[in-house]
Amino acid sequence: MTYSSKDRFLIAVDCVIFGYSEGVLKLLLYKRDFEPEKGKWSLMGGFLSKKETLDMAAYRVLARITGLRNIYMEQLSTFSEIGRDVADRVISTAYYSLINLEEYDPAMLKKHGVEWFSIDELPELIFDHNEMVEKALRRLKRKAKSEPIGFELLPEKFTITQLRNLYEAIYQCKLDPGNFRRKIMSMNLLDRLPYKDMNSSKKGAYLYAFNKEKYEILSGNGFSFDLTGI
Amino acid sequence: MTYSSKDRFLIAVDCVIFGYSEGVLKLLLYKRDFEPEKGKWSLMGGFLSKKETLDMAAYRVLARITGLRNIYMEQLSTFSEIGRDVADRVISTAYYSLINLEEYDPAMLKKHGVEWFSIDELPELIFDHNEMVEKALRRLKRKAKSEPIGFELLPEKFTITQLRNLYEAIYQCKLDPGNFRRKIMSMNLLDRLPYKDMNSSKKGAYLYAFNKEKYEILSGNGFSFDLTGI
DNA sequence: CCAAAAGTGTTCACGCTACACCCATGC
DNA sequence: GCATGGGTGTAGCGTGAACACTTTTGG
Repeated sequence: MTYSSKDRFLIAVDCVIFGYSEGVLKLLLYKRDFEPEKGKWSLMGGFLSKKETLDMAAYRVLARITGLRNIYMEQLSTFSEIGRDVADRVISTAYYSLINLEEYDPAMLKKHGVEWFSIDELPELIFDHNEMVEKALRRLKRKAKSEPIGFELLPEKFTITQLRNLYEAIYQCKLDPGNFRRKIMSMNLLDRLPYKDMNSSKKGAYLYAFNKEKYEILSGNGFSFDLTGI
Repeated sequence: MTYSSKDRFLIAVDCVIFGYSEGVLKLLLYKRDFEPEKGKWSLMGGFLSKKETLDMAAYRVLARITGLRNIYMEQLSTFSEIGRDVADRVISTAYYSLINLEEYDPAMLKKHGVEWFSIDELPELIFDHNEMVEKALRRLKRKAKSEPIGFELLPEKFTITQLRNLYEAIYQCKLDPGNFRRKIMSMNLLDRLPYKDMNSSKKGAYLYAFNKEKYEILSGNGFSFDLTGI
């Protein structure tokens, strides 16, 4: 123990979990079932344990509450204000993740006391969790323009209109259907599947799938995903 | 102590300190004078103490080594790999900061065993510090296009050519002098001063100063600093 | 036939690029 | 006068924005 004279701290991870369905961007929140602040809404979190990295802890929390693995997740920022947790000094690293709601088992909701909230009807959260959410939203908005992370929120097969609706939900604005389609198609990242979705129109809309291999090859060649100016 | 059964950790901050002079982007590195890894180059860092936030700790480290306050600084990311510090389990939050080298007292160099290194001639650093530097560089490159942080690296008064040289050093490419000038001038963020710098040309080049008030007013009105496409 | 969403075409204006071209001055 | 960096002008091209238009099919 070389650094033995230094202070030691509790470290937590908190997860900002985004989902998307029916044209609405959502957040998974948790009704706290322990003190302090029992009964209030919060992000899902947990404490870091000695044998884990922060990423591992965040995945553990996420897997516990969603049952899912292989989820898009990224570290956001670390929060360390002295009074942020009322019970003890806790340093918390916030993560955000993107979930495909089709794969999410609704039975998990009751089991863990969690609920999906529309992003523009969020309740007040404990501690500095609202700040974490705002930061996550800003990050999502920025990243979704420069990397193809939006697809993480959609089912594997989707129509161009669904993809556009997702971006409309993220950026809270209408996008021109024709221009959006052209822009996304010009990147050559989507494979058109031999099926049509007949739910949304009489004509039917082709389903597409994001081709990650193509993206990685193109990325290596200097291409960058770019939806600035949508 | 509500969370008493949880593990506690040492927390450090490490500072990636950028400077700029004579057309070269530089990093301030420190020759470690204590074990472990004594004698190797590293980022400047320190441990978080109970009465501090991470930001405070980072400013403390920065002030100690530069004697400067009011420096641009931003949290980068938190590193938590289990073996990252060979002596003990340490979670480290990296910060990066931008320094105006004209204000930096060269006497500090010997006093603290630190040295400026050109960004493209960095030595090997201890632990995961090289990774921190890479991440900081990526962040700097991104941010310098969307926020006026480049000015933090220059003296208060500078010529447009100096500003362009700075961006050329950050992005490692040549920029068209005319186009760069027009682009930056069109934002109306610079005040032209009634002096000329006569060192670099016979004609002399006007000195300018970044007007932060203008920037903040414009920002509030939906304007955003944008040098994408330079 | 009509409504409604899918998908295509077309025009316009703006902004970046590239490069030519003056300006001022020390030598 | 000429070399040098400061600073301006401008033609051309590419792309986003706006919107008209065609396609398909269930009711």
